Amino acid sequence: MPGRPHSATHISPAGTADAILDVAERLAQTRGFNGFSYADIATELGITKASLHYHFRTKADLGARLMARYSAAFSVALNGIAAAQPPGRKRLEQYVELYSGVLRGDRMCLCGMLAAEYTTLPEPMREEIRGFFDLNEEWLARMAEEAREAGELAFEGPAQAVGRLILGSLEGAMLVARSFSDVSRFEATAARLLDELIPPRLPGKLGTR
Amino acid sequence: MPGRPHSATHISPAGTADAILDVAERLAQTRGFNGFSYADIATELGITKASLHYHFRTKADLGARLMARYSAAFSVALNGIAAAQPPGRKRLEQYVELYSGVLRGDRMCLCGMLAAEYTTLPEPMREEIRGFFDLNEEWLARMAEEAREAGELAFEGPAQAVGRLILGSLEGAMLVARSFSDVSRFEATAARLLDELIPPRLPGKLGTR
DNA sequence: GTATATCTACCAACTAGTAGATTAATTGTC
DNA sequence: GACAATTAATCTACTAGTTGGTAGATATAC
Repeated sequence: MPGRPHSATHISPAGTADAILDVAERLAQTRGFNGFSYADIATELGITKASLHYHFRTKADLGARLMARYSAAFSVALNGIAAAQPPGRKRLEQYVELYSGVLRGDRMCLCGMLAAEYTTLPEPMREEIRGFFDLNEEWLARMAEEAREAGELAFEGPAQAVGRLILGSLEGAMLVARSFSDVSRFEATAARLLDELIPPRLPGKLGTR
Repeated sequence: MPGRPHSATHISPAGTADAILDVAERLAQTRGFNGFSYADIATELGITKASLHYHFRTKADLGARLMARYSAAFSVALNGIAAAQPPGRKRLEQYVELYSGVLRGDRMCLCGMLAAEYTTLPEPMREEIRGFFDLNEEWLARMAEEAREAGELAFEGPAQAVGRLILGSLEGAMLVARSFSDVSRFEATAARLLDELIPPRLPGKLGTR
């Protein structure tokens, strides 16, 4: 096979397709999927639109593959957190840190962004959005359950509801905070949320931070 | 002045400008501000694009006036709730009901929607978005504070933080729930949020619903 | 007769997407 | 190791449709 990573003339030390996805991802997270065009990406990379279509036949195709990559990377990050930290609040704090990092780059969560444009997106992309939310809610529910068993979190009822509360709250807090270009606003709200889930008996209701 | 509400030939028993805003509002709440065009509105109302431009010189103008109207209506609703209900959880439940109603019409909160498109919007619209969030956060903080004084809510620290938590959480929960076309998902999450703010000593941690 | 509101007929810029030529690297064959 | 066939990746040049917006005519009401 004629090599994928060419030697010269071409831009890609790590593959043109990936370079395209990198730009598309940033644009989608800052301006939305309907907020950028093939021309935007092409100009930025110094290639032509036609070349983009070679790698991603349609914009819908680009979108679907973009989200698949994003979800996969997110999944790896979640597994990493669960592996590196014992059950407890710390895991959730690291989850929050994932969001803070995105926001610091003036971006929104990709799926949160696309959820707003949901009705205008092709079905394959919609499916990916729902999948992302499911993945996160389930992970959060599992972490919350284990944290409760470890006595670090206190809540009643199904852990699923707590997972949904955390996911929704973080997505929304992110959306609002970005309008004010104020990451600390997000961080404070996230900390407040975790504090609400803390056992009321112990030292104080306001947590470690 | 040649009358505003014409007699015949024209669409508007209540003013063409308002009819335009009604359609624009629905489209913005379902598809986003970048998700509809002047042609969409014109077709739906059976008038021409040029006529739209007569009432709203630019799309940015339309957007700004759309949000001003929305914020004003929301403000009236908030005053109504505060006037009709004594301090307490009930007020917050009615606030949540405002959101549920929007979601039932398959819409997103207008400002939540536009917050996602924030970076692509003209400055006047950005200002309106921030104003809407400020308005809501302040109202929620005031209601939370009064509810705490009435012993119906328990939280420590500034009420402002609680206002921000509630606003962010509801916007996010709305965003996620709409992706699943599941209003009950939103309602359950909202109820869960209020439950977390309930005094831990009393009857049970899970509230009245 | 004057202001309001609508229309027809444009426009330039941008949209995603296509056809087909060109370049360059890889591979199988001698 | 040279050579032709293949294939990957890019380009130029184009299309048809849409976008927000404008100029100017026409109608209608006061």
